[in-house]
Amino acid sequence: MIKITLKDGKILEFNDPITAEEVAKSIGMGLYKAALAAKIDGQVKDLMTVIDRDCSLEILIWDDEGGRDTLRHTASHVLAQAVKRLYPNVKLAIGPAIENGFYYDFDADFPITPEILEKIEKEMEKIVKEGLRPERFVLPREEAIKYMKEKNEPYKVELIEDLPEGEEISFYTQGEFTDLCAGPHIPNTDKIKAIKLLSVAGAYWRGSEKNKMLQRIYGTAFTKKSDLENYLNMVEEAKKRDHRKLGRELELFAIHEEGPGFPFFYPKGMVVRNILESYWREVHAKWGYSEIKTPIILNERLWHQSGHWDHYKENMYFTQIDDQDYAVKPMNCPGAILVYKSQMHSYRELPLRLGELGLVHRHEISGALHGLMRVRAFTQDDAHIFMMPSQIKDEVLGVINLIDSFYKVFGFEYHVELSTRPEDSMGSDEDWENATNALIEALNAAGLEYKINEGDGAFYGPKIDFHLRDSIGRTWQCGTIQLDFQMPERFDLHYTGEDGEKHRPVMIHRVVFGSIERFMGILIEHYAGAFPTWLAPVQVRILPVTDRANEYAKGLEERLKEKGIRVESDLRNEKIGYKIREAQVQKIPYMLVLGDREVEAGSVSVRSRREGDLGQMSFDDFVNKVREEIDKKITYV
RNA sequence: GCCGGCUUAGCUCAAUGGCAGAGCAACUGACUUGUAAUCAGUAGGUUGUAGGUUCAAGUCCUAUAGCCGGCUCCA
Repeated sequence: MIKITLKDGKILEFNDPITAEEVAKSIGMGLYKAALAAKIDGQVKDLMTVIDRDCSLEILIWDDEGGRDTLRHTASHVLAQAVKRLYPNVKLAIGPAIENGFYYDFDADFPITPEILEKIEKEMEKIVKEGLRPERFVLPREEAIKYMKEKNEPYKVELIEDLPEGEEISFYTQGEFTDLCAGPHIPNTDKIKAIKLLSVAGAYWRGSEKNKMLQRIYGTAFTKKSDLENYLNMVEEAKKRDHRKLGRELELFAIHEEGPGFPFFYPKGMVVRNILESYWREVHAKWGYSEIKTPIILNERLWHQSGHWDHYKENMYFTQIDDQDYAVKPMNCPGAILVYKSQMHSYRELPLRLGELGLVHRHEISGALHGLMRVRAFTQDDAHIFMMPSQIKDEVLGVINLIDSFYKVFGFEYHVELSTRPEDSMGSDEDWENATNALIEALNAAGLEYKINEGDGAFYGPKIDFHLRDSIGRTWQCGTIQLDFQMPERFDLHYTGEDGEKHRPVMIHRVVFGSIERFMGILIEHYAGAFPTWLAPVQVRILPVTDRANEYAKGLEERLKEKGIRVESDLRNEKIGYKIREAQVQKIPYMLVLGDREVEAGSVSVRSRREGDLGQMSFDDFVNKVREEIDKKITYV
């Protein structure tokens, strides 16, 4: 007797071994039809899996992540199968499901063009309709290698060779196509009701630039045609939020061909930027930071001492002054260290928090540039905290809380990663271990979930990274907290302890926004250009209905300016509908429509970007409403 | 940096190898207008740049720059 416990706690009993698919059928035909995979004792498996012992079972459908991934994984095999049918000489690499679809990497000796993509997609649709059932089989290692060698699939051979000893080596066959694969797969390709190839991109074999670049085909698949349409519409909508497009349309910033990676901020962008910076200063003053400003260009000597020359030279710009070698700073830390070093410090002063809105330049490779998100010159909202070792945990915790409180103001969701020692780094293993453990301790104390990003730390220390999402779901590192035992050593920093002896301080390097540029890029996409009133470059636009109201409008404009509200008037000889449309398109939070009635009553008619016509109110009521929104930083998303 | 694609007026986009165009924006004029686009007119271009093929190149070829999507890398 086999006892199978379902999700709802119900227990089914069977006399003989049975497939998960059959169990689904016994529960109901609806579930059977919708079923894509099975979660057996917590593991996602094929529906074809034979259950021969007591276990828990959950039938996974489209709404389950495991169900979606399984369907898309099979879709990637359909893609590979189609490619093999059309171009038998193409070599197969890997093809997993990813967040919104799947990809498969191929080694083809010809470029896969959009036209070829269309042909492949047609073939895929055929395969889907053929209703192929993936069949799983297992081979011992040597036979598996032999099998893939015979099929002339060198990448598969390499994959098998690198599988750990004792690992089961499984294959899936659907129709004439067989692929090395851990699974799981859906029971029939005809469950894929909508499939679409999206793009081709280069991708290094096994993600290393030392290896050959393969061609990666991205696609997505759904169980319903309408879901695919919805998804494509969603992607279209997301593209409208692209900060590069909105930056141009709303005249916030631009990047010109003359300065790739060097953004220009236009007047409206500078309003947003200046507000962010003054808010930053206000908060940091409260949190016990003082502010410094260090030079952009400093003698090359300093960068040898800091270790940047050895570990960061590739990313730096250099110049000469009076026959001496100088470097443009890629980081603010050495400057801050010189400030620290210029005075004696007592343990009583620690932790010493030196903030700096520092403009840094980094030579990023051209392919990495991306709007404001990845540039070659950016301002870090940096701070260097010098402290005693005993203060590490509290300080890191403090910075975590500071970052969290900042992101909450903007309504951001974030995730946290812990980046550990990279290959190219300096310092002893012991220092690195201590530093990494200190960060873990702080993360645990803060109760934060985090994922480990192996080998992605700074060359001088491990770091906690805060990632924010852009409009199409890519995440960007913004805030970071880096713990550093190396720089204090290199620069021979010290403080006088309670015992009157010299001691070595520890440093934290940290940013909240990350870079003002990147943060603004995220902000623009997050709000789709419709900034909350406190950040909006123009908060109120006054729209007289006819030129009879122009004088009244100008008077109100002055009075609003006196209240510290950013206002402008549209006195052009245009219809009111036209003026409103334009203000709306420019995402200005409030419009004041002024005609004969308002002039007569000395009132204002208010139109909100978000809620439309709010009707007439007194000038004072309007000012109070807007001021409250600004002062409380009220955000409607 | 690598792979693929793209680049035409300020913006969005047209133009079989055969006279470079439209809409919006700008400017001028008329309309004095009530909650998302009034009408008419004017101006705007060495088709990213440099070569080449051709009687003829926006269109084909080569190189190059920038951009877009990825890979790699990172705030």
